[in-house]
Amino acid sequence: MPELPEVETIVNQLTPVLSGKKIKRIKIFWKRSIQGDEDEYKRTLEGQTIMNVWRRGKYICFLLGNRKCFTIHMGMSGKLIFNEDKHFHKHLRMEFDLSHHIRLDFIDMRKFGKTRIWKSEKELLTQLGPEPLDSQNIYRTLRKLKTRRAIKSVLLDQKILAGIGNIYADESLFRAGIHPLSSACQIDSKKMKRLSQEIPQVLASAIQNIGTTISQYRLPNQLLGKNQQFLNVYGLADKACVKCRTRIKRIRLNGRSSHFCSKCQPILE
DNA sequence: CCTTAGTCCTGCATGC
DNA sequence: TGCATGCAGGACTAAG
Repeated sequence: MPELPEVETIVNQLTPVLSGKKIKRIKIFWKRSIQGDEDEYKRTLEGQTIMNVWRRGKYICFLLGNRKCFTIHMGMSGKLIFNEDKHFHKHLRMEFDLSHHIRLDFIDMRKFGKTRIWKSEKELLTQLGPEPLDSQNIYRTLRKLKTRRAIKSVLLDQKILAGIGNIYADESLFRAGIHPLSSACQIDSKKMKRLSQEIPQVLASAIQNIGTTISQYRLPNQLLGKNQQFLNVYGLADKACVKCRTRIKRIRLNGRSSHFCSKCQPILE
């Protein structure tokens, strides 16, 4: 499930290859991977040069020569791979034929991934909260929250902070010693500051480890990330906590599983 | 305002 | 062996 570090890693691999290349032709194999109609996609994308590639939250963004923007959200199982041969992947949803004989395939087994065309860079992703890579920025955002919502639910809310998903929310809360059900407005400023420092550290080290590989996830060059070796709680229910050997718990929160150590992360309210 | 449930999806693990 | 069931969840929507 590509979250911020995985998307960052993907963009780092895409940028040097795609910058300045021209989109010669696109093919759409699964209609619901696109938002808008096929003709509009062809009109807007084909013949355009890729001027810039960057990440915003969990979105990959492309600026085109016509000043329009194109985004890809990987959903749960999205992958972008450079495909040199004629091999037709079973889960191929979209194909980009670029200049210099480069072909980029969007493969998405579970079909949760979505692409979209935006009129301009200005109106791109205005609903997203700030990037969670700077601790002071995060603290400014989190300290002013008046909500009683569970902190885990807040961290997953892309309108508050953009890019954190289930894995890194659980890992950040573990490192900050905060129970995922803790009410956001009940967390004292010291703990909140700690959380604000842990989030960018968790994300930055995941980026350094070229992302977390859970089952299907692959980088554009087909390699695997290695951050999964460094997880403390995510996916480790019933295993011993690395700090205190207490059994890691798993609960359901907002329809998602949350993993935590009840001793290291005591409940606050 | 906030939570819950439903929707979209496929592959894999489990159980009988 | 094979079939049914449940689980994984990002983002969105509707209902309570």
